[in-house]
Amino acid sequence: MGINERRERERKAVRKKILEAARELFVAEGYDAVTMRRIAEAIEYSPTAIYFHFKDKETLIRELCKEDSSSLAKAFNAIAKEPDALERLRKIGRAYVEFGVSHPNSYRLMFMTQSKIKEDDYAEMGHGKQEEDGYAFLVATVIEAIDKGLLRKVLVDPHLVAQAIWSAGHGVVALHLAKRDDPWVEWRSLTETAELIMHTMINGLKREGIAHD
Amino acid sequence: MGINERRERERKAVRKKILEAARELFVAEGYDAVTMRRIAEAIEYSPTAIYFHFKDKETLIRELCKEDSSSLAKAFNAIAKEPDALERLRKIGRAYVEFGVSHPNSYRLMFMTQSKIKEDDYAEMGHGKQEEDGYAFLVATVIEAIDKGLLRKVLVDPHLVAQAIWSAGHGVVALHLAKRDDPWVEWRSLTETAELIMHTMINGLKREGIAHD
DNA sequence: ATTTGAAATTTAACAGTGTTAAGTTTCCTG
DNA sequence: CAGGAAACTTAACACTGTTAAATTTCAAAT
Repeated sequence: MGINERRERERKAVRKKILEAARELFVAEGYDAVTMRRIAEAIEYSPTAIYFHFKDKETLIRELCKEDSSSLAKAFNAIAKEPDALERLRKIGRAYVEFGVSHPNSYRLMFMTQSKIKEDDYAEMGHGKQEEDGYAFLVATVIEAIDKGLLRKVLVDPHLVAQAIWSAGHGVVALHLAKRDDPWVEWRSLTETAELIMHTMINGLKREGIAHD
Repeated sequence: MGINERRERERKAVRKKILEAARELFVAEGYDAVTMRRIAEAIEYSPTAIYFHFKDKETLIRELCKEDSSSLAKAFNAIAKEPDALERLRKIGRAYVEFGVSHPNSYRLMFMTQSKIKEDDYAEMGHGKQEEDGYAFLVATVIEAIDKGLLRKVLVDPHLVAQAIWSAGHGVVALHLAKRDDPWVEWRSLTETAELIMHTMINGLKREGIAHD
């Protein structure tokens, strides 16, 4: 009985249409501009039909971000071939910043907004797997740097170091996304600031005597 | 005719009551939880009365943040007595992080949320004055560090350096405020991460040969 | 062929939001 | 006592996300 399969196929098709319509609005205009009624109009369904496919608005839009999250992890893994762990950390920073500028609205929701949702299917989302989990990839790189004696001797906690590096990258991006239009500050370009902060961080983390790039 | 003065006094009294009621809600529950109707109820006025005193909700709540902004600048100026410019930078970082944790909702609005308002009375807000403008204080400290030859020779742009330092501090705080409850990551404590990132940054910025603290 | 019944969707409605326009009170001035 | 600005209230608008109930759709079972 391939009939249930067809039903599920149709169900998924509608689900996909919702996600696509939502994505278009979300990318172009941000979270608040996405409304159930606008999505519904775009896909020619009634607004409440969406609730059959998604629990609520936040769950729906966070699903879009999950897709982007994968694309970030993918970008990280393209760096895996770089042999030098320290240089890899710099490149991770660069990729992270690029992600932020090219997916501003996703970035805002993923990293600048507290989630009301409690996730449970972590295992299914590739949590901890370097290929799907950007943070795991970063931690693994830090571990390699520690193991190869590239970092200062006091730096023994990979998570702490990883979170400091992440914070540095996040700081530049987040400040840019939130305050770039604020003329209170004479802003320098994002890439310039990002290069400085990443190099400074790696430079400050690396053990003395290690060749400088 | 002191009658106009009395009127203005009353006017300011109502204005203040609005701000106080709004602050209580804002501090305890954040931006979205502050509604015109809840403020109105608290001060026993009709909701629309608020519009006589404030253009709109965002303007009202951003005025609260301006007050906090002053208190941040004040905290910075308490550091001015520290003679060593590099140590002063570390202390600025510490004070900034402390501000973030003790004023989370203000911090979110001030530094993590794009403003729809275009300010104009910058001059009146002490823009550029170290005593009232935290960023100006930071830039001034960086300038001193550069002038005293404490920073690497390539670092000649005070704004760039200041923004990198700010980004570092902001990164830790912002990530904490947005994602501390996300169990995806094994979070290290805010202060631990903040100490590491600030020391690493200063360490990476300072000219070789300068004493390490 | 017709009932059954679950799945998918729509209609109607609720409770809330910020905000504007119009009407009303208050109270000093001429 | 009339005029009029200032301060405020009432009523309403145009939205929002979301729930409950009614309806359609359509394959399976009688």
